[in-house]
Amino acid sequence: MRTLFLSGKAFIQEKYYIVKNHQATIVDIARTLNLSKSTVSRALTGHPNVKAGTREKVLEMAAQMDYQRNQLAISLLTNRTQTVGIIVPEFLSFFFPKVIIGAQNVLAEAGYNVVICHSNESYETEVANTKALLASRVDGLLVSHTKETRNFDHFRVFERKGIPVVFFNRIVEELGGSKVAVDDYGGAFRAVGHLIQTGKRRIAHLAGPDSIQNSRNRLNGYLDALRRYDIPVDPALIISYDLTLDKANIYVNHLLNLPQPPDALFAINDPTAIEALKVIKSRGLRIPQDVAVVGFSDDPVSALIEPGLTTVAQPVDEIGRQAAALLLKQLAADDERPEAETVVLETRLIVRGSTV
Amino acid sequence: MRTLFLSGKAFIQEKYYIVKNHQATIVDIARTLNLSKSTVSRALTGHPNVKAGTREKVLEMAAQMDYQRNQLAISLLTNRTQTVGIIVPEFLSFFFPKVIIGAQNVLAEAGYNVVICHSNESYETEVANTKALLASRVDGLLVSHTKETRNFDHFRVFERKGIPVVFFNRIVEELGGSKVAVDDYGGAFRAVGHLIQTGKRRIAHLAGPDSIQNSRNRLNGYLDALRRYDIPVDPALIISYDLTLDKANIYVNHLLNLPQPPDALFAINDPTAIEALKVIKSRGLRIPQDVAVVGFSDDPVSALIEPGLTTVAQPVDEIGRQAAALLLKQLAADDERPEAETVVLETRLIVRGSTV
DNA sequence: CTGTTAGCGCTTTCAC
DNA sequence: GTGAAAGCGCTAACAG
Repeated sequence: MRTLFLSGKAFIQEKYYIVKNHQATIVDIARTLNLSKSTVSRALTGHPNVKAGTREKVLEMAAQMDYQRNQLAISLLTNRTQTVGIIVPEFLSFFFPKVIIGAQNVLAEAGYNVVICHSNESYETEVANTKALLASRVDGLLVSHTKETRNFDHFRVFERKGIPVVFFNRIVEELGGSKVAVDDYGGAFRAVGHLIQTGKRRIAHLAGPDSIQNSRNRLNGYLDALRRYDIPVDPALIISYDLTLDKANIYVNHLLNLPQPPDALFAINDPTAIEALKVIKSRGLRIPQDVAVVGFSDDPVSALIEPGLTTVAQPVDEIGRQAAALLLKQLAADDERPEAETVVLETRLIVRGSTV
Repeated sequence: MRTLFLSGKAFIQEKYYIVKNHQATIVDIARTLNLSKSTVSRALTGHPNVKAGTREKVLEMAAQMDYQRNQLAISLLTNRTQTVGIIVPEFLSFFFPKVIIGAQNVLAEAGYNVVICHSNESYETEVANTKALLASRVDGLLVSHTKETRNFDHFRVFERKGIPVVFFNRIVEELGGSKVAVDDYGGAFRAVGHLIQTGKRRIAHLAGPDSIQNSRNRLNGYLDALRRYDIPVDPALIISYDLTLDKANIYVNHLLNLPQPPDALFAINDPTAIEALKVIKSRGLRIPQDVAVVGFSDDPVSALIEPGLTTVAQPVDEIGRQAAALLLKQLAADDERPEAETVVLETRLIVRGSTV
């Protein structure tokens, strides 16, 4: 039987640990076969200048030794990790997982791995995430920032280092980099228009935090729809909140307790709208006769509950695919980065029992 | 103004790319400050043997240069990446994201990064995932295998290389490595017992694929509950399926079309049960009078729909935390790996309108 | 307290 | 067709 040689460190460790904790390297293969590591490397990477017989022997020995190339060493050498980072603020609702899957499909096809980071809506965590991704030398970044993020310097670092960043869903206008958004303004405008057309006049808006650009756009869509139909804007009916559902519960109750309560509610997203439905039902009010409700995103749950939730659908996995595609475009350019692009995807109103 | 030196490659690249695409290294800092890279390294890592003034200068220059340590180089040197891989078969339902969050919290506290891989219920993808994680030299692995996986050799490689693997949710009994499961058998037994106690006698079971260990355990719990109450087992009422919801729809309809249709259904998981509720309602049958339904996992949606879904709750993020803790235990041991452990967590029946 | 040296695993010239 | 040598960025002996 042929002896299996092991590279440097392992020889020493062998005394204590046996072979178990050593990962085979090209040097191990080279020594066992009496070749140089250059030849082994060539055989493994499919370089043409290797004799067919040699290549076979190398491949066979590699399999026998469970050889697995060390991506760390290659990345260190080539200065490219073939890895893309994705930072999302949460992933318990369907939205971000679906975006991630869309992005991953496109990136995997192009040979990129994906590292997913969960900032948990915390600015601190988000900054830590960017540091970790920088340290692990990702080639690019996809990001949807937290609701707390108001300072974007941690993303500017990527820009300075020439690492492309693509913002999606929660985008940052003042930063360079490509962006993928949906037509939040138009979606909100149509949603509120729909409520008005069904006869509603006191339409409340449970808005998202001002720090998130799509919250602002949806608010503007709401405001312009009211103006379009000459309905006075009542500031008491507009509440901006931090997206934690127990707060939504409090605010919906507050709105319903007003001397002149709303006859409809446009919520920043579906979880908020669903929470509102619960509150409204628990108070014995009829939906949509007493209070109609519209959400945003078309969460799968919206079709399951009763009444079904009218909502503004967004092409969720398309957001991920587009973001990935824009990043790949940046990554493809060897020298000069191509100009950043912004993609805005369409939204679509889905009418269900909560409004008609 | 002081000149900022740049290490080797950058000098050449500078002609073409300017400085933009160069990431500062300790050599850059060392040259700029007229120090050796060892001293810079020591200052940066907080080694005691550095003059306070020197440390300050280094830290300041590092910040000025946007220095970010290269984790690749460190990992190559230390043979540890401080990174743990997690492979999950899907993450559109709440379950796996929540497990991941639980695991991530524990691992982050111990200084580990997490790379999440999505096998998409595909054996091929899962094997590719393990290869990628091996190549990127993760220190450990958390995994819940796909429904297609029947050959586990790709996990045995980790074992051979001394990289600890912890299985959760879908565990593999014949493999070494720690495991985290819930009491699927007991949960199923109690769920079916509950149905029997509410007067049901023809209880169908929409089971998961035989390849998944918890499907088998839940099936056994179902069978033993029937036996315990001397209710004959009718094979026509047991259907094992592949967890794609459109199939669930077909099978539920099939069951309801039987000459002697079931008066209750125990579903392998909540999405299946919710699909069943839809079918049953659409056929004008009353829930639970005509057909009662029980699910498994307590998906948040189960509390939102009408009627609410009776279900077997599992401590989802605890599964993640426990899996991470078991992995850390393996990782902590420098030389000999401690013996693998198996943790079984309790389940709890949550009774809602779909059964009473 | 600081510098010198070696080497982690790999690819890539440059020789032969 | 193959080998020798250099070097990616960093840490850790070993010297002073």
